[in-house]
Amino acid sequence: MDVCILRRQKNNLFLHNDGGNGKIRGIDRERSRKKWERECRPIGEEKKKRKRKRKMEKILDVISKEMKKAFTVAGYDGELGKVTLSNRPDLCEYQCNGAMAGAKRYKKAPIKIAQDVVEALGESTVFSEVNAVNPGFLNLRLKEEFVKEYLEGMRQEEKFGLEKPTHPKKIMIDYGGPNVAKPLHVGHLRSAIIGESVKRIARYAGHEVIGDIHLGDWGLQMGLIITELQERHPDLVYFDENYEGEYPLEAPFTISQLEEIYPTASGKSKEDAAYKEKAMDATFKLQSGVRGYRAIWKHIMEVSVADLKKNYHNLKVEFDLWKGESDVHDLIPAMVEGLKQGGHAYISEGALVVDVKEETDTKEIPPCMILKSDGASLYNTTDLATLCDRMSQVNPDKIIYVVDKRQELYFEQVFRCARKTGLVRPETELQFLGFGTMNGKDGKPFKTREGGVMRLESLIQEINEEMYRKIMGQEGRSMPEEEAKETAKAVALSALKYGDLSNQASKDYIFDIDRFTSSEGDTGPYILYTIARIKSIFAKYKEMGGQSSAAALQPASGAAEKGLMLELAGFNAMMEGAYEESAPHKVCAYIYGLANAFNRFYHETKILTEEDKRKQEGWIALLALTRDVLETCIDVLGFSAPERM
RNA sequence: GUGCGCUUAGCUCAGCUGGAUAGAGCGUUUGGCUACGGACCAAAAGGUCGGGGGUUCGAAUCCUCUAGCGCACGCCA
Repeated sequence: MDVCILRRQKNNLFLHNDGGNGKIRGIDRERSRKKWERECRPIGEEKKKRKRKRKMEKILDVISKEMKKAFTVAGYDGELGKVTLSNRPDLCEYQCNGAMAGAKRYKKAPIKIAQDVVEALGESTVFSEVNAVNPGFLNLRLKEEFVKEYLEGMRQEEKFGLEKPTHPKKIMIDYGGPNVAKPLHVGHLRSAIIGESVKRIARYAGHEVIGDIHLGDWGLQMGLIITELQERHPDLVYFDENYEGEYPLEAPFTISQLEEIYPTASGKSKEDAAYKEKAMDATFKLQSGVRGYRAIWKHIMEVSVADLKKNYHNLKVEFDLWKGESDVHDLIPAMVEGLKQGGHAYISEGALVVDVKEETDTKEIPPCMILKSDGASLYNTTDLATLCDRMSQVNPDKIIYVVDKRQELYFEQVFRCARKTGLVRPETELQFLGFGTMNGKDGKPFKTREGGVMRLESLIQEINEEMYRKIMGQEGRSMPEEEAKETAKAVALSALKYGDLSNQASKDYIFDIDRFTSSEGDTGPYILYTIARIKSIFAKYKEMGGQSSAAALQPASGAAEKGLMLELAGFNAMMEGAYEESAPHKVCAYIYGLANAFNRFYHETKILTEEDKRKQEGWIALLALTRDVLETCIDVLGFSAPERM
């Protein structure tokens, strides 16, 4: 069981996407081509317009440019003028440490260099304050007017100033990896949550992204289920070798029966060698195309995939491709033959392997096994075949595998093998994005109270109920039951996902339902609460006859307001970093900071009672921008905010 | 055995790729409701960044040694 948890299972056949085979590929290619033309190859008018448009640089780059100029004017290397966020907010908003870095080169005291730069800078439209401080820091504050203008630009940009990539990539993300006919459990949670977010971030960043669930639908577990079905209902037509008619359309079982059948069969096979033999035989028959077995397999697929879709949908996880191991089964013989022909694969200890060692290795890397000594295929085989399939069908620039980090070595072997043998073109990047284990409060892998593996549905139900209790427990804030349930679901999902994504993916983390569902601190509900608050102000503002939020922003009139504005200004740089590093936790950290900045501002500003209309409208515009940025961020994290909570 | 990863406040986690006094949240203590949503805000206490050595003007961050923990290391999926 454990092995199954950490392994994406694979096996293969058929496209079982809604309605089927082949179509998907066609649609996808069509769609991607159009998108490509639309987004990546602007022509004529559009191109000109784009050129004329001012490029929305990241605010740090704008400031750095100013500083670099000053360094150059003062006679130093401009590169020293790089500006970073301040780590001493009490002293400044941004800082530049270039004077210290250059001290040795110019054989000059850093403070002297810093002073030279201040002098060279002179009057600036960007900075309201530039101080040279011992031993050589340059402490910077920005002009309110400049910040306002920057945000004004950001507000008008489609993606708040996040630049489109110059060369958009076609990226496939392999995540989810559930097994057909087995219920989803907590071990599947991280791959789904992280993969979905990485997908959305990449898509938002302007790339073409395809999410593939990579079902485990072809292995021994299918043979086990079929065997058990046969034990129980030997007279089903599927097992009648002489039957030649059509098979029934209805599956002879339900999802809950299916979910009970697998563990039963698996248990039996461990104790009964003859039973296992039968299961292996059934697997073989299925794979070699016996009609009845294929028909019953199809039923298993339909029932199971429908259930999987429901569950993933509840998690707001949507796949573009529902491919699996079965889809590449037919590609294996030719691939293996190719590997042999190419001289890469050879027999070692009876098995067919490809060496993947490299000179620079600090440890012995075992060869990548292609076929077992009995000639059967294994994980590596289907993974490699899947790569072949992806290259020929999609030809991506990059494939990201969102998988348990314990499989790192295994994927290293597969990647190397694919490269060495030319299954993957050299330019295609293969990225292993390993995630850590979700642990319970005791620091050990998450289990039910009874010590078993927890089903995903149970976990979600538990967190939904907890959230519902919290909503109904609010004093003075009653809500119709229906709405409360819906709201609870939305907030619970934020709790679940934010709790996971706010940690670095590669690390293990502790799942703590009390902490995650709390609306205090660094949690999903806190973020949603902040958004609900903003929305509430808008609702009141509208009631009072206030107009939309199209008015101009005003320069900040206080520290909290400026703090909020500076947070907002960091959006594009943050998102770019989150994409480059496939790091959803950066988005979490950002919105937490943004929500804090907003709440601080909110508490010291009475917006609706403000007399000065221009000021008030400016604030409303600022709130709208804050709300939009927050909602964009939670959308890439994979959850959304209710109107009120 | 070999390799990889982790170790930061009582607990859960950040730390922008080498900068100033190492930051948050929870918990603890204290303040703030004539409420645009108190599911909030403000403040205090709490650390020899596992340990030693090194590089550097400057190290949680880079190098090295070391301890503890975790994981992975060719034929089931």
